[in-house]
Amino acid sequence: MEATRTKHFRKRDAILSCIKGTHVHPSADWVYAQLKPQIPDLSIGTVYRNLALFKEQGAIVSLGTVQGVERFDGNTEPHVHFICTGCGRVDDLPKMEVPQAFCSEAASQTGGCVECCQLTFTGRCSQCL
Amino acid sequence: MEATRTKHFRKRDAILSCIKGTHVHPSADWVYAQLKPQIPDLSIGTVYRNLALFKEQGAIVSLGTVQGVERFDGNTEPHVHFICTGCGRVDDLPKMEVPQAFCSEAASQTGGCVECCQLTFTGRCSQCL
DNA sequence: GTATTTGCAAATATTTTGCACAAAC
DNA sequence: GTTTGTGCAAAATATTTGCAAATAC
Repeated sequence: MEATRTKHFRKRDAILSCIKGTHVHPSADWVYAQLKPQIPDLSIGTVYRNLALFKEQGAIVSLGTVQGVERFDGNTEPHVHFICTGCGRVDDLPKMEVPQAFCSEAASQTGGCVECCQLTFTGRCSQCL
Repeated sequence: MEATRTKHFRKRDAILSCIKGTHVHPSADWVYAQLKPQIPDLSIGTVYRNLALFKEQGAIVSLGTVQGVERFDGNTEPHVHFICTGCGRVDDLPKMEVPQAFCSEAASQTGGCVECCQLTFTGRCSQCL
């Protein structure tokens, strides 16, 4: 029953694979559009529900909203992003990193518990200029 | 006509003063609620319109959305924030700063134009723990 | 069988916008 | 008088949710 197994694999898995397998830092709608041709009975509500779940579990992180739409990242390692205000693309800046010392320093200053650190540059990408 | 002048000063000015005069990194709705008692005929649409204008002019910056609501900062100098995922408060971490070198390094890596840099820590504040 | 996952559509919440009127200059 | 700013309510948009049916175990 290989076919059956393939056809009936959980949509949750497909959604997680999709976001883990891309570097575009997608929105819920992008994930939906990407999977819909392969999984015609997928619904957008399911995508939202599962992304919320993954986020809660820590399997993905939210990068906040870009142009009114929430964007996600399957790479949960802290790293640096560049967001283009023109086209909305989000890129990694893999050669840069946040000094480890920053996180502990932040924790001591807030008196609370620091879970996540994001360094984000905003501007216009070369294509939009 | 001091009273008249006070009463009729432009709502735009009131909105800008409000956001410049607080450290809570407010939402549109917070600004509206803050000003409404003093300016009873203020409308929420006006607040949104003016915040969008200030942002475009560079008089304020957006910190992105926290718990689904966009937050603003009247302090446009680059500085470091801590966002509590429990209560949604946004605090400055004034003792920390982003190394100047980071911005030029980011610019050279993107090949584009970097306009803004935000270093944000997320977690739980001491009150929420 | 029970528990979990999902489709669907309606509900919610935030933000934006059209338009007529008011205020500023 | 012309331009700019605003109130109001409706519209647009993204996201969440209730519930019954489908799927997994």
